[in-house]
Amino acid sequence: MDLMQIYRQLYERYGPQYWWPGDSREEIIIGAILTQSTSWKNVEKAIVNLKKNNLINFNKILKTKDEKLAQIIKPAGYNNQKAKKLKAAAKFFLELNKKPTTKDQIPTRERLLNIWGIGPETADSILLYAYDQPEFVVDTYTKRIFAQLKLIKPDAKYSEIKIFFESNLPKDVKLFNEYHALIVRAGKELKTNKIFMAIFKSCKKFQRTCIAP
DNA sequence: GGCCAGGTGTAAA
DNA sequence: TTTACACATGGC
Repeated sequence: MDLMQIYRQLYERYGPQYWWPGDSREEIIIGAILTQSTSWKNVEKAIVNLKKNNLINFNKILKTKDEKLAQIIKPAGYNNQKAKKLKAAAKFFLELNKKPTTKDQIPTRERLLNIWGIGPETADSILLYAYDQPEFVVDTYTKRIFAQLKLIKPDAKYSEIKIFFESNLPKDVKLFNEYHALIVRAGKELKTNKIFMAIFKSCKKFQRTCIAP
C-alpha cells in the first residue's frame, strides 16, 4: 500500500471532485484566502456577495474601503483580517501581471509566502489550482488522516508532510489536484464516520518502509 | 448550545 | 524553536 494506492481507493470511493470550484484565476485566489480555517459553505456566500458587487477583480478590490470589503465578505469569518489579506494579495498580483512574459507572471512560492496573509497552504493552493504548478497542498485533514494511518508523525510540520507526498508521488498536476481534493472530501467524513478502514488495514507494509512514527 | 471549519500572524516562553 | 492566542461567522 503506497500513496498511489491510497489515492486510487479514495478516487474509487468518492470519484472526481472537480477542483478548484471557481471560474477564474482571480476567483480561485480569492477563494483560497477566504477559506482559511473556514468551511467552503461560508466562503461561497462571501463569493456570491463579491460577485454581486462586481468585486472578483483585484483592481476593484484595492479601490474598495476595508470596512466595506469586510462587510461584503462577512459570511466567510475573520472578515476584517481577510479584507486586508485580499488587498495585500490584490496588490501583489496586479504588480505580477505587469511582467512582460507569461512565464514571469507565474508567482514563485517564495514570493507568495512573503505576502501578508498567505501561508504555506494558501500559497500551494494558489500555485496548484490557479497556476497549474505541481505543488502538493497540505491541510489539517491531510495531517489528521495520514497521522491516523501512521504514515506521518502527529506533530509533523507542513514542510515535512509536503515533502513526504511529493517524494512518494509522480510530479503530476492533475494527480496533486485530485488527491488533495479527495483528502478534503474524505476528511469531512472523518469526524462522524467510519473512515476507510480498508485503507487503514492495508497500510501496515508501507508504514514500515516509509515514514517515521 | 457547543464545537469547529479546505490557516495565518504575532508575541512570549 | 515551540506554544498560545486572536481573528469571526454560520452549519450542524
